[in-house]
Amino acid sequence: MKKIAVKKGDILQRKGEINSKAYIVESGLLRSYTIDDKGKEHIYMFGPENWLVADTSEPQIPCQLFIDAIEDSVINVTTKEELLQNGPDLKVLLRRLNTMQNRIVMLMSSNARERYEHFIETYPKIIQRVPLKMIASYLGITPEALSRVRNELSQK
Amino acid sequence: MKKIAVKKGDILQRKGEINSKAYIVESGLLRSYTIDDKGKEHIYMFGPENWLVADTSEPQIPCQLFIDAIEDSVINVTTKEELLQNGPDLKVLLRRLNTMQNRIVMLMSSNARERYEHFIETYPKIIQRVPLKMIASYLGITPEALSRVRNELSQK
DNA sequence: GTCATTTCTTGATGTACATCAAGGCACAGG
DNA sequence: CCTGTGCCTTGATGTACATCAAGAAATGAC
Repeated sequence: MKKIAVKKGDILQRKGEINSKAYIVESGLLRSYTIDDKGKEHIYMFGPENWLVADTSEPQIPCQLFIDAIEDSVINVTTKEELLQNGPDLKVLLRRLNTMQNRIVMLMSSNARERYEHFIETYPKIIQRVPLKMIASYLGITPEALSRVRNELSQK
Repeated sequence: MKKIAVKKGDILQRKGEINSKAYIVESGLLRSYTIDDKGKEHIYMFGPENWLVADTSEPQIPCQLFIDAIEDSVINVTTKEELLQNGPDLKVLLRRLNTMQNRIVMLMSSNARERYEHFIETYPKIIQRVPLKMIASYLGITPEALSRVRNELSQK
């Protein structure tokens, strides 16, 4: 487990690489995302302070996510194997699973406005720190759609 | 951990209940799902043989998912606490996380046809056992849309 | 401070999928 | 055997959001 400093924009992991690294954010902000066949970026997760960021693919499989830094960050780099051996934090794992469950339910049942409202309730800190187009990407909508949603909400 | 038999249609858990049960399917088929404010059902997960089915909310929080039986089933009922104490199967947990990751990426980047194609590749067994409208619900589309997708695919 | 780049917004148009409605099938129960 | 109920399909119409395009505003580089 070694500590590194990265600059905004630095890429830690690329989709398709065989890479069993896991990143624990000490300060700054990471993001993980895919790029689909049409070249569109989809943010899977933001990783602020204390967050664990990693692709959950099996270690020997090409990973599906890019990981990069949205802010200058200090990160502890470890491996999935190491995490597992040292008895992973079950609470963290379960909370993660629950976050994913909520996200899936939301993607299936909510429209753009509802997703955005849920996001600002759940991650009020994040929204200050990232460009809106990344929020849009996380929500699964376009920046234009997000802009119109925010417009509509500020009217009332 | 006790073993019970349930009939097709039996409801094991309702959204909003405080319930820390977890269900390990011995035979048959369960499903977990939500019903949104507009009354629409969204299937979160199918639970065939050997699957672990549970809401991942904290035990003391009202759960978000309904769980019921799609087929007559035999199920081992335990609790989340018990699962955690007995050292949960990490591989299973990680695989679960990976499944969720894939699902989220898919919901964000794929259209109806792509989702369906991915589903039949990934769960060829399930598709034989459940009505198409449940597949549609799992994919996040309407039965009508699924019907048209299948139509289109069978043309070629 | 100036220029270039990125981000955000607004409008016009397009489209994938939802919704609504109705008919045909299958099959489960009496 | 008949009948109801649930499932699947097909067509017509509606709509939320995407896409495309352009300009304004903010941010960063030198």
